[in-house]
Amino acid sequence: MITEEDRFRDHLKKKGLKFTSERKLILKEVFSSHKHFDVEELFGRLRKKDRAISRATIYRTLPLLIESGLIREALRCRDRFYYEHVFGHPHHDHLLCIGCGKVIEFRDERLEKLQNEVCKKYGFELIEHRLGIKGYCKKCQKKISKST
Amino acid sequence: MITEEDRFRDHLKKKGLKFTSERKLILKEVFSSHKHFDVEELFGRLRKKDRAISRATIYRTLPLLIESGLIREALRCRDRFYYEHVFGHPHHDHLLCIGCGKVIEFRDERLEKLQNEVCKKYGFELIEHRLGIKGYCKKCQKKISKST
DNA sequence: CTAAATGCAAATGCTTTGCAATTCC
DNA sequence: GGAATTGCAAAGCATTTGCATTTAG
Repeated sequence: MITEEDRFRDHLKKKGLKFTSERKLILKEVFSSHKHFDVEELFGRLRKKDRAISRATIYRTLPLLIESGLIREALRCRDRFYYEHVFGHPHHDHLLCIGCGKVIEFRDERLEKLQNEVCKKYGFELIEHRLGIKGYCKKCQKKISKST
Repeated sequence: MITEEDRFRDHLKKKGLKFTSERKLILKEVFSSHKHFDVEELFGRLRKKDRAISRATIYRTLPLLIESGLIREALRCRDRFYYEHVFGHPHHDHLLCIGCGKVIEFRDERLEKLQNEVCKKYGFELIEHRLGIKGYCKKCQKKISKST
C-alpha cells in the first residue's frame, strides 16, 4: 500500500529533487489532521511540534505537494489559500457557511456526471473542477431568525 | 425599465451615500463591455477614456457595485479578482482554459436543480454558488498534441 | 453647511525571491 | 563534490487606509 511519503518521494525523485528533513516534517504535519489548513497555521503547528521551519520553505514545499497529487487548494478566503488532502480523500465539493465559517464536504455522483457532460458538449478537457456553495448552515439560520 | 444607474443610485441612497461623478464614470465603464475585468484593466480604461480615477476610489467603489447586485467576483486568477456583470446577466458557471485563459460561460438547469437538492439535504440555505471547471479548450488540446 | 468622498502616498499582509551558508545523494 | 535546499531579510503585488482637501445634497 502506497503512503503519502512514498508518493512524495517518487515525485521528488522524478524531478531530481531531494527529500529533505524539512519536506518530511511538512508532509508529516500536513497529513496529521484532515482539516483544511493555511500557511500560517501550518507554520505555527510546525514551530510548536518539531522544529521551526521557515515560511519560505513552506511556501516552496506546498506546490510540490500539489504537483504530487497529495493536496490541493481547497478554497480562498480573506486573501488566503486553504489547502486540503487529495491523497486518501476522494473528490468532493463544499458548502461554506457565511455565518460561522463551517465547511461541509459532500459528493454527488450526478453532479460529477453532469459536469462531464457539459465539458463534452464544449469539447473541453476537464482537468479539475470546483464547486463552492455559500450560504447559511442550520444553526446559523436559527440564530438569524432569533435575532430579527 | 430599471437601469444599472437606477439600481446603483437606489442602493447608495438607501445607505446615505453619494452618487459622485467618479462613481458614475466607474459604473459606466464597467457596463460598457460584458467581458470579465480586473481593477488594473478598469483603471487603465478609465484613464484613457474619461478622466483618470484613482485606484483607491475604484477599490472603494467595487464593493458598492457588488452590494447593489450589479456585479460579482467571477473568479480569482493569479492573485487577482476578476469581476463580471450580474445585472442583466443570468447566473452561469465557467469553463476556464488553463492553456490560453479563455473563459466559456454556460448554464445548465439540471446542475442548478441538483445543487438545490444537495442544500436541502443538508438543511443549508443557499445564498450563492460557484462552479469553476479548469481544463483545456479545443484549440489548446490540439496545440498540446502537436507539440508532443 | 457638513458628512461623505477623493487622491495621494504610506501601510498592510500574503507570497516570492536573491543570496550566502548548509545539506542530501 | 556539487547541485539542490534552507533561512533570512528584502522585495513584490494587490489591496487597504490615514489624512488633508474637495464635493454632493
